[in-house]
Amino acid sequence: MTPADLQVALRDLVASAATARGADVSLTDAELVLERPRTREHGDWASTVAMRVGKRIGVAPRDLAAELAAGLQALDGVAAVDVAGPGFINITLEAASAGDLARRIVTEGAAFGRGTALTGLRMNLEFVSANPTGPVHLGGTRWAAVGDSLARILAAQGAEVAREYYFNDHGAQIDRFSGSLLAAHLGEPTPEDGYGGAYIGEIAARVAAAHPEVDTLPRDEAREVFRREGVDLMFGEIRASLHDFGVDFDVYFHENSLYESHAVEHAVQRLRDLGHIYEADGATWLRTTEFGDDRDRVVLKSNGEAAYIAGDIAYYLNKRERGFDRCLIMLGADHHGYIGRLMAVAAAFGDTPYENLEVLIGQMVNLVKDGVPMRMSKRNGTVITMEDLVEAVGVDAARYTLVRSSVDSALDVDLDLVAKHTNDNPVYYVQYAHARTRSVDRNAEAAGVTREHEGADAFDPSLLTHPTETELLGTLEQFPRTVERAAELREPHRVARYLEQLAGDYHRWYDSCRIIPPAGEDIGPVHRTRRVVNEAVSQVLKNGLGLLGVSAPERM
RNA sequence: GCCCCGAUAGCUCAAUGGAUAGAGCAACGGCCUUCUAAUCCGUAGGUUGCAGGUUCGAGUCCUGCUCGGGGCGCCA
Repeated sequence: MTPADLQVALRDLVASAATARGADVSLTDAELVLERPRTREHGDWASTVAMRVGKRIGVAPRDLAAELAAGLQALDGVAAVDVAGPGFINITLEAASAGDLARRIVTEGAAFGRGTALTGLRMNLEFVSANPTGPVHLGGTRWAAVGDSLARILAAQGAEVAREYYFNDHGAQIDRFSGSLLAAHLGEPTPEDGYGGAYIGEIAARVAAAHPEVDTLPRDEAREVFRREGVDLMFGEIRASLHDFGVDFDVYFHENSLYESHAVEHAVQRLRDLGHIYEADGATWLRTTEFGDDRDRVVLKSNGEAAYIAGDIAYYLNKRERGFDRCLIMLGADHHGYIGRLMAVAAAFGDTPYENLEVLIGQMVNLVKDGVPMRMSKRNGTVITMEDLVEAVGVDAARYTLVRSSVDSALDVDLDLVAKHTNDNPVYYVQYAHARTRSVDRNAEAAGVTREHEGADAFDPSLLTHPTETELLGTLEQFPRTVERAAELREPHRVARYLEQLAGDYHRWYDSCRIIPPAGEDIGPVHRTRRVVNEAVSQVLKNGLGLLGVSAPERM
């Protein structure tokens, strides 16, 4: 008896209750969904369907609940059904029915928690996309952790996911970057609007060492060398940091390639053919207001150069031409004003905004020191990079910290606190639970607590009756739904919170239920059965941590 | 002026429109000759920013405020 079975039964019961009163009621899955009651006394599962549809049928919710409860009571595997409050139906399953899940999880292994909600979709997830003018800072690190995890979660729901990094190696900021490198090399002060971090000097020195001829070249040619080589070096460093962080992109897309391949012209021409382009004030405009934007946008500036959005237009079309049904872009809150025009671009191409194109906005990461927020600035050296964070707390703790809260909330990172109290990070709580399952499993094997006994499967779920056991099994059951929900809402933090819940349930179970009997006591069926539960927990913790890109250690 | 996000325990944050709003940290007090004490148990801590509305039921949805963060370029 699974929640899905109960749902089917409920649908039938509601239908016949309605028919008996001459009503015709069609129910959505959402209305029938079974909830996990917050309080244990309310049973294993609860339904609110009586309160939702009582009025439609013309019955008092509590009376309808009682009627449905009687029907559910008759089902195999259902131990008790109670009606509470205004019409809650609380269902308690027989232990064997609930416990069978453990064996299913062990059988399914890595597949447990995977789903098919997004099967057949080709999704492109663009994230980080930090400018090649400096190392990835704290904000970009958050997107790396969240984006990579989201990619794993979407893939677990059957989507074909490409991780993509858009590399802005075209335009004025690159000129400022190369100018800064040249200035650093010549010992000149950092130009106005230039970049002044220590890394600029290092990159400049590396370029100069590899290309000693820069000192003999005219200034603009030398600058060109610094531009080309400097961007390459920076790109290599960014890639390496991301790799060390456990994030590898399928595609590193260079903005410059859009210009070299004439993709920009191609895209603008397409829009022109569609009748959305016009000329005014010497510039070329896209009529985005026709698609909900609050003003039209310049695509080609009056000086003949392409505006920044021209690259994005071409890039979006390029993604669609590469066959991606869904283009997801993760951006910082400082770019939210960009959503309207991007959606208008999608619509101008004839696509459906918010479907073919989805923009996920994440709030900023603030650096806090001694409880006081600090502005991160490349100028005054208060930039915290991905490498700094990893050096301070390690990859697992860093990724977990960044992925466990909703991206809708601004995140305060207190480096001192994080560095000082690393053991306070909930990641260790979860990882420790996994290490514990492994340790228990090793010891159980050594002690002869095997899953086979006298040639037969020793698993007997009816023995799983301890309160911590039903709690634990209920939480295990929710893993697939949690992953599905995380994928649907694009919220990886739900998986992290789930794992903390599961780890807690496991620790409490471990504390009160022995898998290996104490010395002097015989190994019984209950121990063999619990070993399977232990394995199931191990598997789900491992699957969940895997979705977050965090390791599941064998020992701690 | 307009747009986006937030406001929940001392701190950092959770919470499908459900029942008595939960964790971790911090504070205090307990459990280790038994499978990992990075665990567990207990105590204390709340007018969910304010005011209305919707409904059987609102931290959650709607309206209006207050405060904080971010954004509204022929910059990228």
